[in-house]
Amino acid sequence: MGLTKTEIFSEKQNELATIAKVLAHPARIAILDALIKSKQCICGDLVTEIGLAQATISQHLKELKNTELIKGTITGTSMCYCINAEKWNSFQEAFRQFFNQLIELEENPNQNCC
Amino acid sequence: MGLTKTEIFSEKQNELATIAKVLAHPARIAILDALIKSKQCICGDLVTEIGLAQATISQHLKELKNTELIKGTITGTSMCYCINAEKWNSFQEAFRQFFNQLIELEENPNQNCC
DNA sequence: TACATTAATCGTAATATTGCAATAAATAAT
DNA sequence: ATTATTTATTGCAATATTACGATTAATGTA
Repeated sequence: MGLTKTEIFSEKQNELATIAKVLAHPARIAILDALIKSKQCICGDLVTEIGLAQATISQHLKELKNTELIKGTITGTSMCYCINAEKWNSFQEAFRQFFNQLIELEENPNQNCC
Repeated sequence: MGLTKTEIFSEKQNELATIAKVLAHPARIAILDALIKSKQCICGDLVTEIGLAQATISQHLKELKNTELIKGTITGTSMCYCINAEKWNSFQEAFRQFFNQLIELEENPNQNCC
């Protein structure tokens, strides 16, 4: 056990869950915040910015790279990271679509139950 | 180790990560989808709708209830679940705010690096 | 070439998550 | 009162995640 039964869910459900998963850790949110705030690529100092070990940050960056939410390029001896705007927008759209599914109707305010 | 260092992140970062976490499993997305699609409360048949054991569904429902994203009321021998619209909207707003942080400027298209 | 700097990877420990069978609890029906 | 139905809880096994020290790889510098 302990293994998610991906096959019983729709592609969209699995997709949204995967997107949510990468945002489900404050360190990754912090990394994204830092990349946004800097308004450009960040080369290097992500480790000092956030208070985690270099190996840990590297691991989180890897997960962010896996979803393509960030891009990285090599500049000399250090790495430069920045937001991948296209993916960013598509993630935003996925959440927007999901949340917009709930349309509250005046005529049907769920008063029958909860 | 293996314990998230909550204290080094901002409240907002931790909050968004927590919200994302509850959406980070396809079963919970599927439960929410079912509750939305039914356009009213669902009493009972969530277990048959989704193909997981009753204990597993109950556990996912508990997590959704913990974040108050869903509400449950007892009707006789069965439970009725429905979306908590206020929380739903506040979650949507949290994601909207996060994603809207990235404002792409024509003058600064990040061409310097990535 | 030798040394420094930077980021990725490996190995490992601690903790969390997922899933389910079995059981418990609570109400409805007979 | 007994039995059936429904949901929550418990206990457990398998897997995943988080974190970090140590090491490796790769490039820049003295």
